[in-house]
This record gives sequence, structure tokens and C-alpha cells, in this order.
Amino acid sequence: MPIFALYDINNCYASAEKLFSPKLKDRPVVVLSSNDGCVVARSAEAKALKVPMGIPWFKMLDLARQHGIVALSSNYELYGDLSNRVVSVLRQFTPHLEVYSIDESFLSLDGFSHLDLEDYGRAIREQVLQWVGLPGCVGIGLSKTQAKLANFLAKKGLAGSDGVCNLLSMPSSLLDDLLGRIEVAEVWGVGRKIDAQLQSMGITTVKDLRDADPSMIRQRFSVVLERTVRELNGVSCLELEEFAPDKKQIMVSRSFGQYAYSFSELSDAVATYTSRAAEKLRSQDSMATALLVFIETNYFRQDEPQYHNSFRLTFPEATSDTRELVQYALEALRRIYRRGYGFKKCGVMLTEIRPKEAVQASLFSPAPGESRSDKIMSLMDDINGKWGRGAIRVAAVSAEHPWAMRRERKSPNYTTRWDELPVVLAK
DNA sequence: CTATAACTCTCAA
DNA sequence: CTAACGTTGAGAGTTATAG
Repeated sequence: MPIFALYDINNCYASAEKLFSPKLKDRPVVVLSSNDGCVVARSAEAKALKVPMGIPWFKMLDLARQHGIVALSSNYELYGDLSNRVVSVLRQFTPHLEVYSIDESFLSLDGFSHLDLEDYGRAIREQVLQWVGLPGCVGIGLSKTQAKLANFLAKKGLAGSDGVCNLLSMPSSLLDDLLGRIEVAEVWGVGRKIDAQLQSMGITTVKDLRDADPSMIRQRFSVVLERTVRELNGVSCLELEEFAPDKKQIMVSRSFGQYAYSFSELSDAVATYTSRAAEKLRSQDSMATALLVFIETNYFRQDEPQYHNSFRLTFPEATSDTRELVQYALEALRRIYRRGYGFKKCGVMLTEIRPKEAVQASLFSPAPGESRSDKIMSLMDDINGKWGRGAIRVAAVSAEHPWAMRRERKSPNYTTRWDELPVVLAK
């Protein structure tokens, strides 16, 4: 039987910020989403103050002032770099690992059952804490869903206080007792809708769901939730995905820091996002045959005129060339743009993605091998890799972006940018 | 009618 | 000083469309 461990960084973004800013120790810290919009991470102190997840920052200014809550813009460069460091430590503990998200990894502990798994979990936590500086918890179980659940118990201190929980060694009476006291919404895969439906059926705790009849669950819900039930019972249905498959769609979208009104502002944004999407596309050696562009006004201001539209366009031939993709995207934008609206958000989605070796060439396309376009694109990617994103770009992307997202409270990129390092030299 | 495409819903971090 | 509410991707299931 497989054994899974889930390692999860505690309050990931908030912990990352505290790591480099000792002044923040013991202070309530929150990290904000793009545009400094909503709270997406909270330190333990902020959670203790009941700061809700996802609350718009401007709605909690009073609370923040009252308690001296520190709010920071998200610094994804920093979190991404720290995340990579954590993963490299975790890899020392297992040959098979799945990076599930920026702050979570599943570790296969198959064949480790001769060890004391709780000791092993503690060793993992301590090593990450010592080498990277970030705190985390470890949950161990017979399936990914069990490992998630165990991690939850560890984080809440419901199964000991050392940040590790191993369901395999827990007496079943104790487990039943615990699961009977945890809301079913905590289960991985149970979101808002399914929770409401389960509640109405009298399934309110994790224990209720674990003990439900899988075939009934399949009938009333779906095969997905049926698998969840089986996984809760220790029957692994979801495998470790060590190697992330290529993306089937690539999306770049963002809200604007301030409204964009004119076609030229929007086309600038669309070209910018398309360029970024094309970079992602090339980084997995793929080509796309279609794209979708969408533009939106501000949903939250129903007093203002509303307009949302999108346009999907299929190309005559697959491409990964930023120049072509930008032309297509701007063509799509022309089809939907309307004057007189303040636009708050736009996005570009590349679809019908295939590996570049697998694309059907047209009758007139050049012979296989590295094309002129490929060479130009790799040159662009090299230059931007060395000198920073946007160092070389298509002309549709301007140098100044008045609509760029607000990020007024960003900490320095301590680990990835020499010039942002706040070095204090000897006098 | 069937196979596929397109769209909707739900979830997750 | 004021206004201010995220992003990206997957999979399942349903509906529309093409042949």
C-alpha cells in the first residue's frame, strides 16, 4: 500500500515576509493579492485577530489601524524562490515527490514503513526550518486525501503539538472522535457547493463523509467525490504526479491598477499579456492554434456602465511566435472593443496547444528544423532571460503602463535581485 | 445518430 | 490625496454542432 506525506508551509507568504524582516516577528501580517486588492495570506497573529481570508483590504483599514496590522503586496519572486529551496530540501527525504503548489508538496514514503514515520516527519520539518527558515507541517496517510487531512490535524494541533500527524499510527477510536468533530468542508475536494449539498443530506462531518456509501455519493454527486470517499477510507485513487504534463491552455490575465479607456491602452495590455503567454508556451516547447481575448468593466461598480465580451480566434497554422500571436490577439480585441467604458481587466488565453514536433505543418510552411521564427524567439527569450522581462519586446507593448497593477507595499526581492538587497556596509 | 467541440460548473492554491 | 474586491488551471458533465 502506498504511503503519502503532505508537507505544507505554514502561512506561506506571511512567513516568507517575516523571514527577512525581523521587525515583523510577533506582529500581525497580511499579504495582499494583485493590485493590493484582497487578503490572501495571514500570519498566526492576523488569524488570531479574525482577519478573514479574501477580505478586500480597504474594508479592513479600521481593524488594521486598531491592531497595527502590517499589509504587504505579494512578492511572487520571493515566494517562488523560497518555495524552490523548500522543495530541494524535501527531495533529500524521498526520491518521489510532487510539487502540488507553491507551498505544498506530496512525498511518497513507499517502502519507508520500517521507519518511525512520525520521527521522519519531524526530521523533515526541522530540516526545512533550519536550512530555509520557514515553518511547516507534515501529514501522513494512505492516500493524498488522508495526507491532506492529517496535515490539517497537525496544523491545528489536534494530533499532538509537534506539527506532524500520522494517521497510520492513530488508534481508530481516537481518529473517529477527531473526524467526528471536523467539518466536512475541510476535506480536500469539498468546496462551497458540495458542502451545502452534503449538509442538506445530513453529512456534516469528515467522519460522516468517510462512512458514506461510495456508490450513493457517485449517483448524487460525481465520480470525483466518490474517489474522495474512497481516499478517506485509505484506498488511494489519486496517484503522485511527479512530472507535470504540458499545459493544455495558458492564461494570462490581470486587473488594472486604474481604468483603461482607449483602444490603445487596452491593446498595450493585450499585447503585454500575449507576450507573457507566448513565453510560457515556448518554455514547454509547444505551439497554439487558437486564442481567446476577453475584456471586462468593473463588476463591483454596478453604478457604472457594464460591458464584458470575449472573442475566440483560430489560426490558419499553429504558432508560438510572439509577433504573430500579438497580431491575432489585437485582431480579436478589435472585434470586441467598445468606446465609452472604463475597463478593469483583460486577459489572453492560448488554447489548442500541442508539442511543436506534433503540429500539422501547412503545405507552404518551411521544411522541418529550426525555422527563422524559432531562432528569433529563442534570441528574444535569451535576451529577456538575461536582462529582465520586457528588455526586448514587440512594438505593440509600450514602455509605460499606466494601468499596471498596484503593488505599493512590496518587500524587496531579497533572494533574487542583488540591487534590491538592503545591504548595510561597514562605515 | 454519433463523435467531437464548446461551454458550464466546481474546486484548489 | 483618493479609491479601492485575485489568478490560473484542471476535470467532469452537459449541451450544441457537424458530418
